[in-house]
Amino acid sequence: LSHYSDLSNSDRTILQRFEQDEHSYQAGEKVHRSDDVVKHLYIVKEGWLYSYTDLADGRRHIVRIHHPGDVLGIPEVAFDRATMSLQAANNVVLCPFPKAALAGFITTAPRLTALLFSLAMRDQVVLADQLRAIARMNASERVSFLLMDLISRLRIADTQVTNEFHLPLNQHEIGDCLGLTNVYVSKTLRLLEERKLIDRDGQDITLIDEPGLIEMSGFVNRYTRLDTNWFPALNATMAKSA
Amino acid sequence: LSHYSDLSNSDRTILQRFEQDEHSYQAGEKVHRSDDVVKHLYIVKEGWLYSYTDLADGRRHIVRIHHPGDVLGIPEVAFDRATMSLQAANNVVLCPFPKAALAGFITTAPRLTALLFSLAMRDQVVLADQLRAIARMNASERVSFLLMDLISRLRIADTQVTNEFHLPLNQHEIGDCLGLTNVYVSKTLRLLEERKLIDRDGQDITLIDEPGLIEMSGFVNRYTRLDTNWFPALNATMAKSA
DNA sequence: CGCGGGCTTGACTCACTTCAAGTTGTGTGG
DNA sequence: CCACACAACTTGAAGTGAGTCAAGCCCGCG
Repeated sequence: LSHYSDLSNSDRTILQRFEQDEHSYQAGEKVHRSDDVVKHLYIVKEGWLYSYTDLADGRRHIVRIHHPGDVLGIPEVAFDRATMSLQAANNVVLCPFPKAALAGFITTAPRLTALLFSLAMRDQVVLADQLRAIARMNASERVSFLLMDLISRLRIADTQVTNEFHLPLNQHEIGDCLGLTNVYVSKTLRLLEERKLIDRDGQDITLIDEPGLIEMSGFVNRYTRLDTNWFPALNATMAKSA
Repeated sequence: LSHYSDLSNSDRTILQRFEQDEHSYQAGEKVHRSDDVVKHLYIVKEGWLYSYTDLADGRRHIVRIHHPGDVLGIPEVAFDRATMSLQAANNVVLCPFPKAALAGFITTAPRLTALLFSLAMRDQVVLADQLRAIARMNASERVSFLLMDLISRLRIADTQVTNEFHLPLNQHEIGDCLGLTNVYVSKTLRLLEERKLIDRDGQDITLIDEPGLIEMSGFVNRYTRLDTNWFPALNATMAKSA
């Protein structure tokens, strides 16, 4: 699941061990809620999920959408209780592994630790990009941003992805990602369609004019390359591997 | 500078070594700009700074305000170039240390690694809180949120902090933190003052009604306690220490 | 004393919300 | 195969919170 860096063989076997366990969730099912005691991290094997927080007045904000290959719950390592609720967007398969295993990574698998660290930091940069988009951009720009982010992430795992993808979120959920109402999401998608930037067929989205979308939204693709130069050497605490 | 967890003595000496080097910056001076090649991390010794990104149309968003004790540039480890600009808010002293030193941490100081990881993850949760505030809250709620965040962070390093603090940011900069204009920041601060939630004297802010501010903003203090239970044992790769 | 940056205040505007009434599509039971 | 229910989406009209513009104020500083 990690096509980012050259890991040692032992690192790979560690990863594979965690993918043995599986658990399925129905579309709409909650994996956990805010303030639940969470003892596991998850790797997404299939399906989409999202992490969200509720506000006092009943509204909510979706902080992050999760795709296959993502590691869930890393931010929660700093706290003993979940800071966000986690819900399945469509049918989902997760591979859980105990939070305690992290300590094992740190002491025995330095490159894997560095990779996990880097991925978490990349997520933080992406979160900062989102913050900028939501704080300072109008509705069309925000929607463009979300669409570019989603397709860029799908392309990490599958380089075959063209300019079309299936978006298993309704307009209310999209609004919750972007700080908009479902009504205005509808109007904005229609506008982007009229301007020939995108095309829609049900939940299938086609990005007709990607350069246009990128220019509108100021999107920067953070998913293409990680800086792995500073990583500990492959042989640091390793025995095997060529 | 790190009063979070029981570190081993060797971890402490590692940290102290990095505080030897110092570099000063004037108020308003830029430490680095977006896309600069950055080879260092920094520990803040004195003063306030902020990280921001510019938009194409000249507006900007301040993503994070940094205080003494903060470690800067952690998110940049995933990339070879800076994703944000870093500017001094007032006069500042930083302790730089090379990005490459991180690899050393990972292989030799597991508890320090875990702590750094946890702090980074806490920042990510805080960023998510900010995202929710900016996406879904009105101006008064956002300003309340910022004030509560700032005073809570000052209290990490100095438990003596009462309900008053010095805010070395002008209203334009506050607006850039919250996705508001300087004009509306002015109106909102005045409103909070009229409602007896805060008091102002120049750049000095007094929080008169903290419970009220917390309720308005839905602020959750993420800075009180870290979950360090999962950390590697003190003796994992250590020799010394009791 | 005058200059300039930051703050305040008011009038006007506008992007997005709210409310409300359709429309479409789809699964379900008779 | 139709009727109905229901959720998602669309569309329009009216309301509003925050932006924009502009004028004036305060105050430290050269």
